[in-house]
Amino acid sequence: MNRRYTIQRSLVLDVVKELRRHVTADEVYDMIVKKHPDISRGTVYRNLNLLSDIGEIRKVEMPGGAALYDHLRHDHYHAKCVKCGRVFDVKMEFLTGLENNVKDTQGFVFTGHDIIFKGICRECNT
Amino acid sequence: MNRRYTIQRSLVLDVVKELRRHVTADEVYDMIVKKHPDISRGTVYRNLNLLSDIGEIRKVEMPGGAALYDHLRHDHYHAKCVKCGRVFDVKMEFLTGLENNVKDTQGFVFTGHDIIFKGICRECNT
DNA sequence: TTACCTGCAAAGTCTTTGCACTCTT
DNA sequence: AAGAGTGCAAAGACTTTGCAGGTAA
Repeated sequence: MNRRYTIQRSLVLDVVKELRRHVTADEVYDMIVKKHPDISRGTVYRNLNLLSDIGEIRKVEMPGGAALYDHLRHDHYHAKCVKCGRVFDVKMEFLTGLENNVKDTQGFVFTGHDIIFKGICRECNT
Repeated sequence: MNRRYTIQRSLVLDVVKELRRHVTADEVYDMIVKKHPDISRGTVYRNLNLLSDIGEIRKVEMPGGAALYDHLRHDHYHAKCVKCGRVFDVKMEFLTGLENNVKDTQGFVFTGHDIIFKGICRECNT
């Protein structure tokens, strides 16, 4: 289970960290492949998953689309345009402890939650 | 744009309505194909999408998995087990007007929201 | 008759994975 | 060395779609 330093892993982490926004695995791949043409998509996926497992980055799986990865230190929510499918960060206070409002947990142990707002973005609304 | 009555459409609607829980497209297909072996997955998908477009059923796209369809008359949330991937209905009051808490809408016109709790279900926790 | 609908199969999107080789440690 | 990581390609899960024939109205 020991982890090793590899150029590929480092590149993946750098891309996610440097960008101040969420990115998809494909975007990460596209950015890295410019400078490091040999990297494979599989490696990008493997490292994104590994890095999110160990908490270096955060993975947010999105309904009906590609998962997002980001490096924001605070939790936040997302809004997805039902027309164009693009995803936006939403400025709203994080609902800490929302899990406690569930009436019957049925033995479920909650570890967190995501909220995805639905709507139509400015550009699609004109 | 006129819609027609077809056996396939009717079967799809019946399955979603009769079951008192959310179902995936695959589950719908599996149930129908027993009695009506000629139906195709494409038709099931087309009808599920059409029926949810016209509001007969509700579609909830799930992060990292198959979309769910249901016929519940009230909005509700879901919890997904991070181990087994199964999705459960959650008993919690619906947060009507949650969209109004967003501080900067950036021109986004909200139409609703989904909340997906994460955690480990009873069976995976033993 | 018309145009909506279907079955079929191919394709599209996103992601994982088996394999053999490579590189960190 | 050992075994974690990589590139490649295939496959897997879920969904959409082009096409030609079928069918409700």
